[in-house]
Amino acid sequence: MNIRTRHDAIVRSLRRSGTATVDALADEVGASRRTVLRDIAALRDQGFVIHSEPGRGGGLQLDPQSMQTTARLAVVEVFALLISVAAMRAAGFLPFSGLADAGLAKIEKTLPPEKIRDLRRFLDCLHVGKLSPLQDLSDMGTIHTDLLPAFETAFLERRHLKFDYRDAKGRQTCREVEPQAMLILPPLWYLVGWDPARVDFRHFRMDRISAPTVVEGTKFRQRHVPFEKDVCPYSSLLERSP
Amino acid sequence: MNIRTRHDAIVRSLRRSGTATVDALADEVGASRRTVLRDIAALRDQGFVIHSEPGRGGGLQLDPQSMQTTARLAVVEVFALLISVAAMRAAGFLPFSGLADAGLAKIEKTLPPEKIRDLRRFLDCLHVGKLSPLQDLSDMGTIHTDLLPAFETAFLERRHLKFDYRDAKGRQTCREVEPQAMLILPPLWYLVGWDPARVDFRHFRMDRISAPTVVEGTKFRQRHVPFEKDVCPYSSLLERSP
DNA sequence: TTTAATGGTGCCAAAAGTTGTCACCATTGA
DNA sequence: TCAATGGTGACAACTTTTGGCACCATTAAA
Repeated sequence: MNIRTRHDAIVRSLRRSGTATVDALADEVGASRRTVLRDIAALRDQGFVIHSEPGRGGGLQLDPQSMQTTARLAVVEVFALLISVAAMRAAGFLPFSGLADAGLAKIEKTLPPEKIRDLRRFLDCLHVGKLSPLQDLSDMGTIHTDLLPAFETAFLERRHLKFDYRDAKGRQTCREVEPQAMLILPPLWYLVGWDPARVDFRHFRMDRISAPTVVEGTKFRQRHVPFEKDVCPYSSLLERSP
Repeated sequence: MNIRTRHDAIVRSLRRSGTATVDALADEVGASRRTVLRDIAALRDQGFVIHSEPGRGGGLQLDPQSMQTTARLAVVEVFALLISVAAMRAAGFLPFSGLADAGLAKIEKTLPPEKIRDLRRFLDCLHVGKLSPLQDLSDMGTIHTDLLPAFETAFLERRHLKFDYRDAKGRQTCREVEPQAMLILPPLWYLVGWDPARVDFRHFRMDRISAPTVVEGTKFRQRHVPFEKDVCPYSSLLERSP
């Protein structure tokens, strides 16, 4: 087990069980007593507040208020920026406005690098169209749980995805594409794919897709999708956002 | 330089420069060619889409659409849930509805644990009131950058915070509180603090606070803020959300 | 008071992971 | 053809992580 994974396992275990002894934790994560003690020290170093009491009946306890103290201010800041950037993107579709970037750079100095990385990932993979009031976001579109397993595999393993598609006129066709992106234009979800037969990008409304299957034996390379300023393979889609 | 740090540096560099050769990267991050190639492989393994072309004029290029493949599906899911949960909280102020919790638990299996940890942190420290349409969120409230350093210290070190406060009627008073939470009710930010003099929680509009200082020598324990169902020290504030 | 359970520290050798060097291959454009 | 580029495998040097041990301090129960 990785050191990082183990740290997470320890935190999870403490969160779950409330109180645990070092030996119990060591047993649970499959490491030695000494290692767990070192992990605890490292976690404390990272800002986790872990109470400990020696003696019979003692043990370790994760302060339920932990988390908050370390990250609180920084995170609300970042969250505001996160949303701002998403909104800016939605408005003008600039991957990064200079402003947001500067803000993030400033914050970058106060946050641990992993957090920044995760936040940037968030920003990088979020494509949001014009949004209705936030209250409606709980209906950000049906999450098409039945379709997702096949999609996940196709995305992860870069395999062709084959599915039945019913177009706007109700015609049923069978399509096979290289999945390139997911796009949310609430309340609709789209799959953006490269259609090798038509040698072009195509977008598909998720709710019109059925029976997706991963095509075995295929393996594609990610297409180079130029993403500068307004050049975007689905810009047309964005303009007539519902 | 740490392996993790180096990975981040490489991604940043690629993001910035657009195209770079392995040797240039190696030079930049101060590692050998082989190591950078190993890093590239690791990053690809993590889901980054990095185009590469051998030969003269070739090089590495980070797909701006990267992140999509690995994290995309999961992250948009999570993001939707994140907002949903925040909205639910804002509406009924349930820290977790059973639904959202179940959704997160499901997703927990597909995401790397660090990401989950960060998301839970997000949720733990996010208090959002009723929100105007997302377009307006870029004006989610002024981020009171001048106040933040003192706040950060007070929160982190659990010290009393002393400041001048101008109340709704324009009266100027000097207050000293134990900072407990930040609250965003766009476009206003509030500090929720425990006022030892008045033995009660008090909330303060950030834009009415001036000259905050950390009181040396003080050290308080986090108050137990009952956060079950409707019991919340600032529920009154939420009801008359602007 | 004694005892067993608990957290905590320092030290060191073994184990595991990371890195650099080198040789070599494939592709590309000049 | 040639030089620039990405890519792979092997191996030794180096660095980090881990486990084991001895030992200390504290605590509650016997």
